[in-house]
Amino acid sequence: MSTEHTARTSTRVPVGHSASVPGINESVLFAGCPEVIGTPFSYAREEEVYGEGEEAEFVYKVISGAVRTHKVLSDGRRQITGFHLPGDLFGFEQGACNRHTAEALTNTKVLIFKRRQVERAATGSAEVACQLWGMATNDLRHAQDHMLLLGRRSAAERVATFLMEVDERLGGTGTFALPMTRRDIADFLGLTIETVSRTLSQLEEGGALRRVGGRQVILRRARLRRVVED
Amino acid sequence: MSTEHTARTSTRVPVGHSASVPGINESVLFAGCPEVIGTPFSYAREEEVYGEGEEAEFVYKVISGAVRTHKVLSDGRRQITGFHLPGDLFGFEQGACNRHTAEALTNTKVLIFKRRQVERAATGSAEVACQLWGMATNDLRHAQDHMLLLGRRSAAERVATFLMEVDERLGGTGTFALPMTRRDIADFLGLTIETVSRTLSQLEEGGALRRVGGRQVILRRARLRRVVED
DNA sequence: CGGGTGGTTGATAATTCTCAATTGTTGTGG
DNA sequence: CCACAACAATTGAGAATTATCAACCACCCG
Repeated sequence: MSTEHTARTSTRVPVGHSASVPGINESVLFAGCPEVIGTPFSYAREEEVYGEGEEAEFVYKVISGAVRTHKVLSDGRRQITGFHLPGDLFGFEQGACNRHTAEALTNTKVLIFKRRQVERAATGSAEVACQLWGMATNDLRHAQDHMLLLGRRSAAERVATFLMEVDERLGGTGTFALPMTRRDIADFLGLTIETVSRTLSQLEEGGALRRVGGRQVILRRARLRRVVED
Repeated sequence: MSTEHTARTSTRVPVGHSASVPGINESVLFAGCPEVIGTPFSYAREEEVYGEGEEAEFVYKVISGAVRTHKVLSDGRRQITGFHLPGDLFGFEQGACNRHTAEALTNTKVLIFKRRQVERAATGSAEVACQLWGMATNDLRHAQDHMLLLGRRSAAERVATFLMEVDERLGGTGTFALPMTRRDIADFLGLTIETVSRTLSQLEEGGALRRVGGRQVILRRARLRRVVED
């Protein structure tokens, strides 16, 4: 069961508005929508970006690092609903209130956009609104794929699927360092850390991957694919 | 494990366009968008509305009856991603291709809208696009709640949550007939039919509900809530 | 070096699944 | 209206998977 997540009481909140950074460093959220510009902001490892229940004031784009969003039950059981890597947007899911907590996995740089501004841009431009619709639809697709994984796949299938997905999002080289702990993986896959660990060991035994000290993995993708088999 | 769903090869598809039905029978999808009107259509119990992988040509609004959408693995394991009751829209989730199969639980009447038309309405009206965005966001919220259920809740919690949700969507009286089979419930909750059945028996023993012949249930909502406890 | 965190492994327990048998429900035709 | 078939739901016994509890190891960073 999930236990012992760092307790945090307050969310650090950006103030002021730095100038937009033109040129190669693109800080606009939508092409042709210069009024919605992002403010650079940083979070430290394990720092909370926003908390469940708080007013949803901002939306975010990851520049570097990684963020997780999760839900918790009152007894501490936790389900991570997504990992957000550079280029990803998050914080769009909610209405007036955040329905997740978001935390930085590592030191993370983001661009912050005011929700209000994004909404105003959407009501003013069908094109922007359609992009937002498309993004939500995309998130929905991921969520539904993940439902199938959580509801119907075995531990080995979950872990193998997860590794292939992370690989793809990190460049698809087959060699990478997992940016999250076993607890995060477990809480994403609906397993315990022990089961994740054991499953990784079994996959290694079966020649589907090699581990180098905890986080680093080298995937044998053809064999991993055979584990998932679909 | 999920097995033996009725195999269907072809999806029946509506042809032609009946006149819009004005008056109390509202067939427009969006207020102030008269060009997107729905065509009434019916599906028989267990009939396929659309299949995974097919081109996504229509979107649907349930008038009466009920529809389920699901995903399947090659070995037959199935995850139902949603039940759609009167008033609900479905078929919006996909891009060019359906990523689910949709089937009628019972004899079902729907309104069918051409995807193309809906998309055109969205690109032409920020208001429509925002409504679509909102609908997708809403679906996303449900999906994420369901992830928490599938990843972290016990069988008893899942079944109790499910019963309360169905009750609410069916009017909140606490007394209703489940519109779906145990298999459907199981495939929605990530359990087996036997576990669903046993869990219902335990809930009945514990006084959280009463069953009358298979489908009919009378909930003791306060006690059910105590099972979910959150 | 030492302490802390994160990760692995082992033994055992709990939950859920599987397989099998039985009962209940519904719809149909005689 | 009843008997029967077909399907749906329940229940039981035993197996499998995953969780829990506990010990241990490894690495990092001062």
